[in-house]
Amino acid sequence: MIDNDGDPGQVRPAAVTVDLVILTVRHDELHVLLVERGKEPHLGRLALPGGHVRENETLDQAALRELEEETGVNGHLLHLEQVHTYGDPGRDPRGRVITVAYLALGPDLPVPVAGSDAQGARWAPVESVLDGQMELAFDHSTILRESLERARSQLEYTTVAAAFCPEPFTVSDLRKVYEVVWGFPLDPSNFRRKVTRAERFLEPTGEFRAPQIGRPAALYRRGEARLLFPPLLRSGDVADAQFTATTLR
Amino acid sequence: MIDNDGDPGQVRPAAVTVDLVILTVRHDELHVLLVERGKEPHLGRLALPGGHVRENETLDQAALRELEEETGVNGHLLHLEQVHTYGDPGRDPRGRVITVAYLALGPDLPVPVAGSDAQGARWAPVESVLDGQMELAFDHSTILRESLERARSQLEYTTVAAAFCPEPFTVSDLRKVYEVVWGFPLDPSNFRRKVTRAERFLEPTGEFRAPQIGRPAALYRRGEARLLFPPLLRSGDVADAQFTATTLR
DNA sequence: TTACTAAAGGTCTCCTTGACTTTAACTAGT
DNA sequence: ACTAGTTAAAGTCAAGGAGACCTTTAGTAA
Repeated sequence: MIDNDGDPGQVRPAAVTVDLVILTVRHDELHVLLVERGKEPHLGRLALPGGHVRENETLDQAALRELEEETGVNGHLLHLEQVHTYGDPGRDPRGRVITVAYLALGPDLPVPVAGSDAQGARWAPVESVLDGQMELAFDHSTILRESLERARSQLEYTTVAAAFCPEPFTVSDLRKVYEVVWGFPLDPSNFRRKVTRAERFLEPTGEFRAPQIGRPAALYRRGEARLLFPPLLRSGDVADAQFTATTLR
Repeated sequence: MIDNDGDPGQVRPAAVTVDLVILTVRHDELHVLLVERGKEPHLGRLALPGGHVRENETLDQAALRELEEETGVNGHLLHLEQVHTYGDPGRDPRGRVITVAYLALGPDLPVPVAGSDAQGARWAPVESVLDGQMELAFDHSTILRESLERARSQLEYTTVAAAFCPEPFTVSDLRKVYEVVWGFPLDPSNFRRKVTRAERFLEPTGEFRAPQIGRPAALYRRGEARLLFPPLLRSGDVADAQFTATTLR
């Protein structure tokens, strides 16, 4: 609200950008799309893809446009949602920049297209970024960490995991997603029971796919449900993380 | 990220504000704090309290400051969290305004202080705003609706409900919060069993409070837990709402 | 055929949940 | 002082979900 002001000297307009945390599963590992910065500040550093919000577009449209520019994929095919907004005064040395972070989840996407305006876009294993080895530009490490946690909890209560799987997919494909994103193995039998019982999560195609070896697996498409009931909880692990996440800055 | 630009003509800085959805329970009804606008546009209309983010403060700090200005309450005593950011090009006729919405939950707060810069701040029953009778300024009806839904689901997975209760409080006080926010009654016995079993949700004081009539109730304080495990699910009701919420704009 | 592998389904026990009942502690009215 | 009324708190019970584990099925490779 641009109201009850009184301090016109204290407020100054800011640049508004969107940053994208684009996650995918490749080779049984969670990857994030990063671009190499082609200019100062942080020249040469890796960063999340993103860019300015244009004059006549909504934030969601800006995120969708950037997503398509960076991946070459029609953004409507991926899951895309706003996560959090970052606006610390010091986060960009050039001035006040507010960035709205979006989380995008998709199946094993093509290697980033040339021709995008991103310098050398590439997939990086999320683990290698978060274990402190690689520091991203600006506050992008924080954005990635917090968005990943959002993704992890989204898997508990929603059906977004299916967004990672190219259709049609098997129950094992879906389980792999959960295991890779959460970072620990699940019991195949119990997992199957839960996801197949959940209403409108999976829609059987009637077809089968033979793996390299072993019994052929039934194929499914994404159902209409967006919320998962009952949810697929991570149980005890939650209790550990809860003191690290919830403080204001 | 203020990067990969190329279109300096297409980007223009925007005003950045925070808007607050301050909820409280009074007289067994959910209320939201609204202010009457003292200038155009939407002069005289009711709106969410909020204001500009200043030069050297974070978004969280701005929200905290506005919260204290509007309620006169030390914001650190309330639950405050960022919810969503709204930035449609047309949402403010004066130009591009990006607003970061914050959700604040607190116990029955004092009637809004005079001396704040808000013209006639007041508590309004949430229901009366959302049933379409009263249209708020700008897109504030949308912000309120979406923030309320966030609050409702927060009650399922976190311990924020206790933020509505002035300490010390009884299990019935807490149940009332759930009933008022969710909008339907809960079984007192089963509710008690769940919240008292959840680890570190409630911390008994050992004291009791006698109601007007009936058996005295044990008193509790908020425990340290921020996440609620196991969660307190709304069950079936979730399935209904799920198709209305999750689309990009 | 046999060995191996992954998918799919079943078993069993424990725990949570929801619906409901019972007991406890207090107040107000007669 | 007894009874009715009211809220808190605890208990009961059947149904269902979850975790751990086993069995069967349907394919491939030697």
